[in-house]
Amino acid sequence: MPVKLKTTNNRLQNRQPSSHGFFADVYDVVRQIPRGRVTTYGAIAVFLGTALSARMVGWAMNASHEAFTEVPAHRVVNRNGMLTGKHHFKTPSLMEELLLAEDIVIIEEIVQNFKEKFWDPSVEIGM
DNA sequence: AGCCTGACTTTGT
DNA sequence: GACAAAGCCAGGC
Repeated sequence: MPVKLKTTNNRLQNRQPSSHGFFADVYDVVRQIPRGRVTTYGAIAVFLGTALSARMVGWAMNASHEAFTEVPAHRVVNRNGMLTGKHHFKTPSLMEELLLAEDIVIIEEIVQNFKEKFWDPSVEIGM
């Protein structure tokens, strides 16, 4: 694991808190995931400074369809590279199809070459 | 205000 | 190494 942020209740100071708090913060990060890469709920949580609440990231994804700008939620998987959120898409196969269109191969609901495809916001975006 | 629920993760058995 | 348990905390009711 890369940079471990100092965990406090506070979010990073140098980030612009979006107008609508936690959800929007999550969306901002997710939108920056490059095509063909994936990241994890936990990594996003760490980046936002709420390292202990990865579940909230998933919760935010659940509401991401209401975001004004499109959120590539299919690029977010769990720490094992598993497509745990696939059942929350329109169809169970949609998430896999979207990823496959970006040259990310899924076998048995697991992202292949996950380590190479992994995109860590704490590293790529920095702080 | 209080209880329940997670698209998670870590830790202990 | 598989399985269970428990933190986490914003929303919904």
